[in-house]
Amino acid sequence: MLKLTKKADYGLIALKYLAEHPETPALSAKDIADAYGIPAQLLAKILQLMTKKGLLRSHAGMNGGYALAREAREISAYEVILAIDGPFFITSCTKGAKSCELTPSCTIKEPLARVNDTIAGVLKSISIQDLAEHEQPGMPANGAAGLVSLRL
Amino acid sequence: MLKLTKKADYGLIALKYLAEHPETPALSAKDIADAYGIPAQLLAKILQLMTKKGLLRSHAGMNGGYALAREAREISAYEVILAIDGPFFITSCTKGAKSCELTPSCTIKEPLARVNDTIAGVLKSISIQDLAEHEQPGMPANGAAGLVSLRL
DNA sequence: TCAGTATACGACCAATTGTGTCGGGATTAC
DNA sequence: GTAATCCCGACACAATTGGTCGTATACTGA
Ligand code: FES
Ligand code: FES
Repeated sequence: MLKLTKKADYGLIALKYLAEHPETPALSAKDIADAYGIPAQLLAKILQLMTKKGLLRSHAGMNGGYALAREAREISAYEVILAIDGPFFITSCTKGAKSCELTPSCTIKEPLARVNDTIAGVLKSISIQDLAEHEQPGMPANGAAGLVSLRL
Repeated sequence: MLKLTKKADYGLIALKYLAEHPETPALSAKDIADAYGIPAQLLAKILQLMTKKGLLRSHAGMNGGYALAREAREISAYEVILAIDGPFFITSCTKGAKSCELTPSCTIKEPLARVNDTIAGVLKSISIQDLAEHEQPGMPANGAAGLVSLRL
C-alpha cells in the first residue's frame, strides 16, 4: 500500500538517467531499458506518456529518442507520478465524489485530505535533479532541503 | 496510486467511531459496520487484525465487542495502516532486498526512501483523536499541529 | 527512394492485489 | 443451553497493474 507503481518507478529512473546524461541529444527507450533491465516496450509506453504530458521531448528516426523537455531541476517527482499514474488521492473514498457523500456522518475524509496535500507537497519539492545527484554514502549531513508543515 | 486501501480506510473509520463513543464499554463489529454501511464480515476481519496488533481489545459473548486498547490520542494513523496493510514502502523495488540490488547503478531508491520516511512521519503525527475531532467547516485556522522536515 | 531505426498507439493477456463471502469453531453472558 | 459475539482460514470475484504484440507512422542517411 501507499507504494509507487513500477511504472512510476521506471519513469523516475528513466528521467534520472536522462538527467545524468545531459551531453547526449537523445536517448532511445531501448538504451534506457537496457541500462536497467527494464522491459523495453513497457518503458517505451511510459516515455510516450511523459512525452504527451510535456515532460519529455521525443524524436523519431535514427539517433532519435527522448530528451528532457525542461531542466532536471524544473521537473518534480510529483509531475512524473501524476503523468504516469494519474491524479492520486490517499483516501479511497475520494473517487467520484459519490460513494462517500452517502455517509455524511463520516468525517474522516477531511483530515486525510490534508495528509494527501502534505504528501503531494513533499513530492513536489523533489526534482529529478535531486534524484540524479547521488551523494556518496556516509551521510553527508547537508542542510535541510525542504520544510513541510502539516496543519490539522 | 499512493492511496489507502479500503481496508485501512475502514479501519480508521472504525477507530474514529470508537473514539467518538468512549462511554460505551464495547461496540460490536456489526454495530460499526451498520453505522457506515460497511460489509460487516469484512470489517470484522479488520477489527480482528487490529486486535491482534494491540490496537483494540475485544470481548466475546453477549454485549461484547471492541474497545480501544489505548487512548485515542495514543494511536496513530500510521499504526493503523501498518497493522492492516503491513509495512509500506513507497518504492516498488524495496521488496525483498533482492530485485534492485541487481542494478547497483540505480540510485533512485535512496532519495525515495527519505520521502517514504517523511510520509511515515506525517502519518505518525496523526492520531485517531485528530480524526475524531471534526472541526466545523469554515477553516478555523488553528495553529500548525506538526512540522515535518524533509532532508535530502 | 529505400532500408533501417525509432516513436506512437491500441488491443490484448498474465500476474498480482484488493474486496468481499462463507462456514465452522471458540467464548462469554444470561 | 442458547444467543450473541469474536476468531480464523479458505475461497471466489473484481480491479489494478505489469507486460507483450502488432502495426502504423515519422525521421535519417546512404
Ligand atoms: S470514508 Fe469517505 S468520507 Fe469517510
Ligand atoms: S529501482 Fe530499485 S534501486 Fe533503482
